[in-house]
Amino acid sequence: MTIKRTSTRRKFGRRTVSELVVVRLILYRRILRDLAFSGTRYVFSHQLAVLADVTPEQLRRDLMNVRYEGSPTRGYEVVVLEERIGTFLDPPSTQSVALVGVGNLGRALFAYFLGRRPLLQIVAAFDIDPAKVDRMINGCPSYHISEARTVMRDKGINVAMIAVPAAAAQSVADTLVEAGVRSLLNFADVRLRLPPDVYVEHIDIGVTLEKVAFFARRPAAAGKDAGSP
Amino acid sequence: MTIKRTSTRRKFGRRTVSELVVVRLILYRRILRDLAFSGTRYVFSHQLAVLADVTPEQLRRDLMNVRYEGSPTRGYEVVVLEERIGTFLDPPSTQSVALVGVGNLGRALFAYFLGRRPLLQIVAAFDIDPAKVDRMINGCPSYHISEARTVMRDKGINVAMIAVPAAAAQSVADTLVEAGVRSLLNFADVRLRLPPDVYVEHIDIGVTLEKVAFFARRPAAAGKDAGSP
DNA sequence: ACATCGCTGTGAAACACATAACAGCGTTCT
DNA sequence: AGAACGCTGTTATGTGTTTCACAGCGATGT
Repeated sequence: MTIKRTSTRRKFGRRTVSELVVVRLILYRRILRDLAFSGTRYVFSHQLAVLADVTPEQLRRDLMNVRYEGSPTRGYEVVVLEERIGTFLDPPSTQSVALVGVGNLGRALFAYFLGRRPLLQIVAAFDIDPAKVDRMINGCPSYHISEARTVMRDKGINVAMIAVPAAAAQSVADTLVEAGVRSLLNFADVRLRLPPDVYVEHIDIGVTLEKVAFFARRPAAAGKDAGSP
Repeated sequence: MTIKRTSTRRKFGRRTVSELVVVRLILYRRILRDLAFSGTRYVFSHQLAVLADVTPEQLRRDLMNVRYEGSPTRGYEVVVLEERIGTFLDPPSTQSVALVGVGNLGRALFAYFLGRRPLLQIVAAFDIDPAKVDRMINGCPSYHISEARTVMRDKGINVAMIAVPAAAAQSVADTLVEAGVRSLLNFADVRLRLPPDVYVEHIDIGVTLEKVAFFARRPAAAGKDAGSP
């Protein structure tokens, strides 16, 4: 979630890029897709910046990491920029994802994936509930968690989402790491302890909601504080 | 989500505290609750730091914002520290929350809230689907979104969660702002444009998952890069 | 009783990130 | 044609946050 500031970086060419930049690039690309879909051909940094809720300077700075130069008069060509960001972000081929925990949240995630993100696909689901395993869920087979190791090796999965109760999360994570996972998205309200070469991202709904509630109580709009002065 | 770095701050006593600190304090408190529940009476900064996945220095620095000093020999008294953080974070009374969108994700959020968080309660749900409104969902009444203004005023709600499709999110947000909401938690994959005195937090599952997938492909654990060198 | 130990709180330094400022250039207008 | 404009890419500057380093102190052991 929002705890760590940088830590993980990745090289591209000669440069090294922070997590924050990666996140924003992903966001820009999604916006560019929408723009392309709606028929827009060119876009200026200040327009894109509004849509992404960042400053134009930051946007341009982020784009320095992608090798594409816009025209001072037309701006950026939407489809070209989108494709260039893709070159930077995308895997060589489709990436397979596992989902652990087929409860309410797990099903919401399945629903979420329907149709979109051709490059990321949920190819296996795991659970401990006998009623939920050895079935097909949204066209995806479900297994007992004890089969994780075999299944993940066979299918070449190295990304997993954890959507199980907090009490089970650490043990599930350990199993997944043992099965060779490289990177995790954890929805359970626990901070996972893992080897340093496994990347973890926490989506901690409880903490986030408390944060939002906290800032709802901030000194009423005397001098607005969000954004710059 | 993880885009903005600071922006919103809040005073306590004379100091001003960043979002990052608030998030960590919320996290520390949750951990302290668990520790108290499991019978632990005292805890040192380095122990708590491990559980929260931060450095001990940072933890101590964060705690400077709360007015409580630990003992060099015993550490921090768990229940006292928890309560002190609460004094800093908590509202004077229970805070009411609205949920917009009773789809898969919305129901997952309901399930999530069952039992926990006595200080935050979902007291109203909204949707546009006639089949979903004017019912009780987990003991909470649901209304058509057009009633938002009236209901939110009557119930004194100033925090809302948005769990609707991306295409509907901006319009829902506008309605909520018009109804007097102070702060929003948005699960839809769009950046909302809102007046600067409304606080917004984005939980952007699509972006986050792409991020996780991206870092799964980083240079294999040559020299571990998480944490410091 | 005195020295030792380990942890806390905090000033100072290091760092990462965002913001501001500016040089370059294609287009448009006079 | 020449000047002016507006946007881009990039270098500098500033700000906020984390890390380092150390003084202070209660308890413990000899």
